[in-house]
Amino acid sequence: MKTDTRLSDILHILLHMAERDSPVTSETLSQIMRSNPVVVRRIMAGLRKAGYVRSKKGHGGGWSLATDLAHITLADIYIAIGSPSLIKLGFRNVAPGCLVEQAVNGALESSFREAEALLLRRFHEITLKQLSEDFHLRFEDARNIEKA
Amino acid sequence: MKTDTRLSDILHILLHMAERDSPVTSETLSQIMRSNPVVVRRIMAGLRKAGYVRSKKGHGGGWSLATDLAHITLADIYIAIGSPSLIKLGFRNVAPGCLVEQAVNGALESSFREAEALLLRRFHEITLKQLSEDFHLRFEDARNIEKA
DNA sequence: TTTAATGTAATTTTATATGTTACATGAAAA
DNA sequence: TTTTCATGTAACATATAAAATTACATTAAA
Repeated sequence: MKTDTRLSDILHILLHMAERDSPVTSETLSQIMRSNPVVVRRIMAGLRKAGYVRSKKGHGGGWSLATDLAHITLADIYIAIGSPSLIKLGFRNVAPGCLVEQAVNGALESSFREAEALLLRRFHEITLKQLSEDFHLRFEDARNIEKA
Repeated sequence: MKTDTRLSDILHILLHMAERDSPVTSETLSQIMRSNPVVVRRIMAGLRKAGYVRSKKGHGGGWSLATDLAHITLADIYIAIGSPSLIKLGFRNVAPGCLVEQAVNGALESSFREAEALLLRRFHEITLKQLSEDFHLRFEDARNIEKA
């Protein structure tokens, strides 16, 4: 089963947007993403609904940030994309009356919940500002290595 | 994205097998699983390799447990099925040279690892014996309710 | 020697995510 | 005001991976 890179994709887009001061088109973002403008619009539509980005139609239009990155956490974005289950493993739900199934699911459920809660706590602790600063550090490092 | 119910499925099969004292055919297991005998054989092949079950061909053949359930943990089974990633979310890996991608992945990676480690610790704590006992408790409860 | 089981490769089907097309809408520029 | 460039979105197509099925070899008991 493939992993879902949507959260990672969105963070990628937002951090790239933070480096520009004029609206960025879906076309440009799709090139950065190596994806498709319509796919980008679909992703961004959710973020717009949550108030993190704005879109502008027509000439000179495109997408821009609507919120200071310091005030957006990974948890915010996670919630904006619909809080998808974080755990890849799931429960059989073939015969809910089956007592074996109930026993197995009961044991797995509490472990899954704990792990999800931990992950969400970490997500609440990380702002997009931090990620952006991390990027800038890497950028400077790369420049210094180039010079040397 | 769908969740992977393989671990749950296998636990289900093993617990059902524990209730029988003669070999169970793939056909029977596939009915319990609402799946297919060949799929069952594929799943069981991994468990046999790990030494948890035995198979017998021909008349009266089928699958049986090779190890005391008290000595098998959820972690053992998880490892036997190839230690698949436990976290549904993944990293973009479109442009590994991209510093934005690196910054994002770095932040996600440590959180994912923490959550995976927690889940695995829980898996080590739970034996199939415990699950089986839980099932028998539920079974007795159901009988008592029926009588009353 | 027939029947019943597993073992496994090859193929088909299905589900889902992703990508694409088409066209409506809106806004700026010519 | 008309053209161009952008988003918005529904409908459709494609790609990919998981699951199921088919086919047939192997093995063992009746």
